[in-house]
Amino acid sequence: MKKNGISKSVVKRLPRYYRYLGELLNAGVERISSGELSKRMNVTASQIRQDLNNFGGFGQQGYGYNVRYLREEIGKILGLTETHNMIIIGAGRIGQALANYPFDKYGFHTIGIFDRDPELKDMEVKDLHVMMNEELPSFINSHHIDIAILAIPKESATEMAPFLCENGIKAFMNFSATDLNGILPKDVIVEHVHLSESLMKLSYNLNLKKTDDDDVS
Amino acid sequence: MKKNGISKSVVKRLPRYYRYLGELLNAGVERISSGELSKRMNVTASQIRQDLNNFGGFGQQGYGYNVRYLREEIGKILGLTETHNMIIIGAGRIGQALANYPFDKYGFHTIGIFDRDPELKDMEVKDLHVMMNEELPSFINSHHIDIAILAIPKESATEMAPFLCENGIKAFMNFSATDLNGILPKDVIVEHVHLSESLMKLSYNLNLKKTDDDDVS
DNA sequence: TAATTTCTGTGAAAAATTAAACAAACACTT
DNA sequence: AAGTGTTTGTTTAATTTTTCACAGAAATTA
Repeated sequence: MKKNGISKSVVKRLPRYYRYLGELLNAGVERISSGELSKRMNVTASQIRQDLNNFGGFGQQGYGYNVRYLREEIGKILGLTETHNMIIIGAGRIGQALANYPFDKYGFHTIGIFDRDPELKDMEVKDLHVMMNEELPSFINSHHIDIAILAIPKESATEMAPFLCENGIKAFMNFSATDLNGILPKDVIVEHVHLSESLMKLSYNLNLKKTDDDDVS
Repeated sequence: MKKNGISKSVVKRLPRYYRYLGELLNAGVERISSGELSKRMNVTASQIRQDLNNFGGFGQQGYGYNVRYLREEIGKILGLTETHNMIIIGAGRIGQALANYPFDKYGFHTIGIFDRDPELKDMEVKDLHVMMNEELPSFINSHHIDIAILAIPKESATEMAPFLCENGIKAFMNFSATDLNGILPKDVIVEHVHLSESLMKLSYNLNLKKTDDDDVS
C-alpha cells in the first residue's frame, strides 16, 4: 500500500491540489488557507494539512500557504519539473486522440506513435508520423522514453507490454481492459484507465439512486 | 463515503471482479474459489469474500462460486442488466474516440453526439451524425438519456453540465479538467476521468523510483 | 509594541478498511 | 454412508485513513 512512507491515497490527491492551486494562481490569488481551500475542494482542512505535511511544512501560521510556492513544491513532488517523453502504442482513434491531448502543458511530450497496421504507416497524427511496431526497439534505443501509452486492445496489450519492457520501458499508461497482471517485472509502473469500468461504477450509482427513489415513493 | 451501506472502495472493485469473471467464463471455467480468484487478481481471498457478502452469499462451502452465476449477480448489482442510453457532448477527437469505443458490449449505447462548432454539423461519427448543442433540449426530451459524456474543455463543461442538468440529465462521465464542484444539484452523479492527473501519478512514481535507485547506488 | 486573531503543524481519537481466524456447511472420496 | 478435506460466511483483530483538537507561531490590528 505504501511506498516510501507515502500512502497511495495521499498521492492520488496531489494532482488535484496541483490543479486547484493552478486555478487559484490564474485567478491571481496569492495566498490561501487550508480552510479556504477545503471549502473550494470539498475536503477537510485537516486532510489538506496532513497531506501536505507528509512532504514538509509549506505553510506559515497565521498566513496560510503561498499559492505559487505550494504549487511549485507539489509540482516537484509529482516530478513535473522535468519533462517526460512518451510513445503511444496504437494509432487508432484513442491513440490519435491522446496524441492530440494537451499533455505537453505538464511536460509530457509524445514523441512517437506506433501501430501494427501497415495501412496506417506514415499517417500524420498531430506533428508525428505513425511508425510500425517493428521500429519500436530501435526507436526506444535511440530516444529516452519514460512512458508508453497502451491504446490497443487487451490481446495486443498483453503481448506488447512485456515486449516493451524487454526493450527498456519502465512505465505504462494502460487503456486496455487488462491489468497486465503477472506478465511484467515488479518494478514496472502501470497506471490504468479502465473506461468501461468507470461507466459501470456510474451505472451502479444510477441503479442505487433508482432503488432509493422507489423506496421513498 | 458510504451510500446505502456499501462503501466506495467496495463498489470500485466490483467492475474488476466482473471483468475477471468474464474472462474465466470465456476460458470455460465453471467454478472458482475465493482463494484461486485472489491469486489471479492479486487481492486477498478474505477481501473477495467480504466484498461479495455485502450483497449476499453467492458461494457455497466446499465448492466455491459458480462463475456464470456470480458474474450475473455482480452484473445485476452494477445495473448492467438494463441498457443505458448515452449522449456525447463534444465531437472532437476524444468524443469521436468514445463514440467508437465498444461500450455497447455492456449495454451502454451512444445515441447522440453534439458539438457547438457548426463546421462539424452532420459529420458522421460511427453510425451517428453530429448535432448542434442547440438541439440538445429537444433531443433529451424525446429520448431517454441516462448518461452524458463530457468530452469538452473545462470552460465548456462548467457551462454545459448545469445546462444539461436543467434539461434532465442526472449522470455524467466527465473528461474535462474540472470537478464541476458546486454547480450541480447534489443528486447528480459524476464520474471523473482526469487523464492528466493519471499521468501525474505515474510521474510521481517514476520520480520516486529514481530517488530510490539513487539511494541504493 | 502589546493584544488579538489567524492558521499551521502535529499528536491523539475516531472511523473506515483490510486481513486473519475459525466454525459450520457442503462436496468429494472410499 | 461415514469420513475427510475444502471453502464459504462471519466474527474478531489489525491496519490504515480520516478527523478532531489544540499549542504555538506568525500576522494583523490597535
